Amino acid sequence: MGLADKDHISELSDSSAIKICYKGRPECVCTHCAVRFISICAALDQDELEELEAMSQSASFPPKAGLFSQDEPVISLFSITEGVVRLYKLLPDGRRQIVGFALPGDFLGSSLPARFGVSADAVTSVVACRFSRQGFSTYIDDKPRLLKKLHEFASNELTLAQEQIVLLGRRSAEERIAAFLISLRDRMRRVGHVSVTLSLPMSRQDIADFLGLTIETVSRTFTKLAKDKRILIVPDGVRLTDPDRLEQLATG
Amino acid sequence: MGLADKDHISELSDSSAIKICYKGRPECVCTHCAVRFISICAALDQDELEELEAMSQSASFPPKAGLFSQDEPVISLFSITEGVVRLYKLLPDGRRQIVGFALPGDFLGSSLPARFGVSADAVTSVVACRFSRQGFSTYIDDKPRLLKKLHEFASNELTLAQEQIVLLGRRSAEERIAAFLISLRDRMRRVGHVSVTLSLPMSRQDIADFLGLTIETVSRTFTKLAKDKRILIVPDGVRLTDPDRLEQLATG
DNA sequence: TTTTTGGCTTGACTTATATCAATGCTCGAT
DNA sequence: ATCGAGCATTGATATAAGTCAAGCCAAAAA
Repeated sequence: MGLADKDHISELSDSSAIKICYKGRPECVCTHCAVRFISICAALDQDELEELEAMSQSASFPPKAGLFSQDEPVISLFSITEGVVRLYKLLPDGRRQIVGFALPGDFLGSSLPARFGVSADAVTSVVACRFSRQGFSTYIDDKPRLLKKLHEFASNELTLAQEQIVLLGRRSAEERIAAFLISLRDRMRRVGHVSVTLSLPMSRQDIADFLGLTIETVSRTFTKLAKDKRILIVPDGVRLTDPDRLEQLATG
Repeated sequence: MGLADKDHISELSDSSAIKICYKGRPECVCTHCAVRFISICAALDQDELEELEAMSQSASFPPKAGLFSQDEPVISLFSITEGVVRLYKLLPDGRRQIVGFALPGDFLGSSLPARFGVSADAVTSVVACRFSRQGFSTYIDDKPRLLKKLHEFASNELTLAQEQIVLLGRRSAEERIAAFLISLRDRMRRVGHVSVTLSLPMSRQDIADFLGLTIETVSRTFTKLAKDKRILIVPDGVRLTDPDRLEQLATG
């Protein structure tokens, strides 16, 4: 992706893509939000929810649009309500490592850093609540419950990161793919998506860059798992034919 | 290490190894603590420091002693004042991945989890301040500054973890070793250790399990870096002969 | 002092995954 | 209906790192 392209996307996300959510609406829409009870908002009572809604905007991003870039000062924080976001780091020579995928309910910036440690862009169409860092940061100062919830979110991220470290440091390609599928299924479940068919909106290249493999190895490993009847490859995803054996593979 | 051995160590850390720090002393020793301003205690004023000291114990661990184990309920939290601790996860089949080394000033349990996500044991002799999770957790409830500091510590851990993910996913053996040495040097500096000679108290096996390599590859890579005059291998450590080129290697 | 032990290094060989190179598929544009 | 662009798959080959097997060295035990 060239610079010009990137600028175009930034522009998008700064103007046309953003719609004011609270102002001009007859009532609090957050009350009926799909991620009301799994996002940080779960820590809020009705009054607080309305307060926070007043200081938030809804932002939509088309696939591939950037939410923010590594090392950039943190102006906005995001709570994802729809879609999938990839979080990644780039090395100077162009190698990319995806450190995680954010799903609905996830909060980007939970550690309240001054600058982003990773870049983020939309894999699918994404809808997020955007908070100004300033406003959010001062708002939580006398909201210990919200601060604790944020801490909890940051802790979960750390746990996921440590599991990723084990995966990358000590597991084979087949184990990585199995662990990826199981972990994604489990996270989708928590978000309310219960199904044997797992949708994989990200490309093979994304999966490869997440698992520390090449696209060819990812492809071959999928084919192998399919031949062994542990998964069935379907358009835009896989069906977990034998989740138990897959889980066993994933665990080691 | 067998189970019997492990029990022995647990016993050690529960009795003879622990010395009460506050009671019976004429004054607050924390005031003169070596990590007073780099540990979480940096968030405390003198009064708070004394309060926290009253609810802490000093605990010493000999090399190889366990501080806690993965999945174990979190009874105590630790602030490391001396020595090096390895944090690791074990796979069912015995593979080990070290997720990090804790140095003086580091806090173990900053994410306040119900159970530990990793195991920890002493690499060198270790001295730590031990807090009961219960006591600490309720103490911070009306100490937003301390809670924020804790959040900051958890965030740093996340940042380190994400860098480790990039290292394990996308870097060669040589780059991993270089990054390890540079990162350790930088962390030692922050702790007040400024020297071209970097002490490496952990074994080659520890380094291998941290970098996702085998002990042989670690050894060969050290030898190669030494032949190329980028490091000089000395007893219990290395001298960084050419830190700039090493840093360049580490960055990519 | 000699022996043992545990950690480290080195060499020879193997292998899992990467790399390079076609080829195939799907879907939107022409 | 055909073309072309982007993904994805598959095959052939290369290579970085792993495995297996000595041997070395220093410190602890006998």
